[in-house]
Amino acid sequence: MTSKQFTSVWLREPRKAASPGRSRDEIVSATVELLDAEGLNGLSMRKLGAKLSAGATSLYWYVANKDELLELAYDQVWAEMSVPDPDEVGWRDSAAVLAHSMRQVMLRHPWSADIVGRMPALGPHAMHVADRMRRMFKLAGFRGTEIDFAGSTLTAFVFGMTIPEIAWDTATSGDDYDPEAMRDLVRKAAARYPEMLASIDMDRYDDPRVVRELCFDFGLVSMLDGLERRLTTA
Amino acid sequence: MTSKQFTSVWLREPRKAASPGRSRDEIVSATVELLDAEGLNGLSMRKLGAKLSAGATSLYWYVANKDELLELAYDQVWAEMSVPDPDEVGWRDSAAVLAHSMRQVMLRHPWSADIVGRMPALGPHAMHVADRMRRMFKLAGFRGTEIDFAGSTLTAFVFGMTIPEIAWDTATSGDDYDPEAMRDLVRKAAARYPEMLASIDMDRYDDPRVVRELCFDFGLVSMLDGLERRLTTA
DNA sequence: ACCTGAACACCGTTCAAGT
DNA sequence: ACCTGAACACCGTTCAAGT
Repeated sequence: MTSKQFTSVWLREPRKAASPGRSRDEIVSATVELLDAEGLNGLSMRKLGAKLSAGATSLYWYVANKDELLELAYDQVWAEMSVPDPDEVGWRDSAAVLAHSMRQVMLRHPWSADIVGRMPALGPHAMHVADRMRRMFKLAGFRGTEIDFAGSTLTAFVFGMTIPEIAWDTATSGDDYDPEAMRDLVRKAAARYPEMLASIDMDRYDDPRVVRELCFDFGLVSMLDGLERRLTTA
Repeated sequence: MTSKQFTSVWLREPRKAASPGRSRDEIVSATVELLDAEGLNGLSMRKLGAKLSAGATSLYWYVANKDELLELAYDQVWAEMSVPDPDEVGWRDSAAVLAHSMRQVMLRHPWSADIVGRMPALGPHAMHVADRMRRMFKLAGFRGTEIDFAGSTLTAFVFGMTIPEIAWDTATSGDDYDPEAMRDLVRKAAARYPEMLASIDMDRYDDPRVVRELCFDFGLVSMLDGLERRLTTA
């Protein structure tokens, strides 16, 4: 009764790509542009309609609802990720490049952080990345379900590092970043934990981006080492 | 001009906890209940007001806006996480227990997956977990910024594993889960990658929860091994 | 000190109607 | 086949007004 069937754009046949009218591609790239410019809350059917100089409700001809629009936009994000062929550069380099690429792409499309928790990535571009990742870990020497587990571990790490990073960026939204205000904030939040407070490196707030980069690399190396360990222990 | 100052509930003094009127605690637990029952989109000021048998706009006396409400609710999630004292059980066990606890708590409050990417965790309960985590990795032998890096790596792994898991759960929203329909979906999505398709373990869709558990454990062990490796290499 | 209702500027989606 | 506008049932937030 209260339960809804699972639905997804990828389960429906799209409208015939007829000559007149707008194309789905047009709509999707306008959606991505709007999301990049105004964020997830900035996207509304009315605004998107206006951007395409059409009525808001015209969009419902191409798409069942707003969620489908987001699914389509989300897959565009996956399209931007680059995975070098593992057969050419080896699994570990291939994994490292993918990880950095995923992070950069998400930082360019901060709204994607809100989508990862809302809908599974089932689009063709996500599938392409998944396929490459499988080959990557197969080449590494994993077998059976562990191939998937290794892939999940890699994407988990990247998502988990990048999503909170985006939370910080959008909260401090950009251009008027004030390191001293940030230090005050942290001092206030951690006031009851003097030990923690004493050991926080306050310089990191001068330019948080460089520390984050170091942190990401530290975690990535750890994770890859950990995966490699699985191979020798088997 | 377009830039907003960073704001947070944790930067303001709360209203005096006077005797009459609703207390902030009351409001926060009603918020969490509503979020658990109806999800992030199900929470509206009007519904929350009604639940407290008050006008929707009364809430603005206690809270500046809806985001502050979410910050308060989010910290309640951190309150439910359990971290054994690392001095008693050792850093590795302490980390593993925290990781499992974080995951379970998030699965109980699926709306938290949407918040991780939207606002930093600065509440007192989040700080308590952060403090314990610092001590955990200090005990392990990390020094300086690496203490923080190790902590970030741990939480990144848990968030990154759990957030997409929640996306799946909410997309297939519960009670009418049909394994066969799921297999069809996956077959359709992966149709263009026969190699991938051939090696996907279709049994996993009978009860996805057990596979996820295995996957989480696999990743967790890898990650902890990887961190341990950092210690011996230094 | 606390709460209210009216009002404003928005939403997503449905649907009958137009071409 | 494609697009429209009106309409419905919602939103978050402000603000003057009440007690």
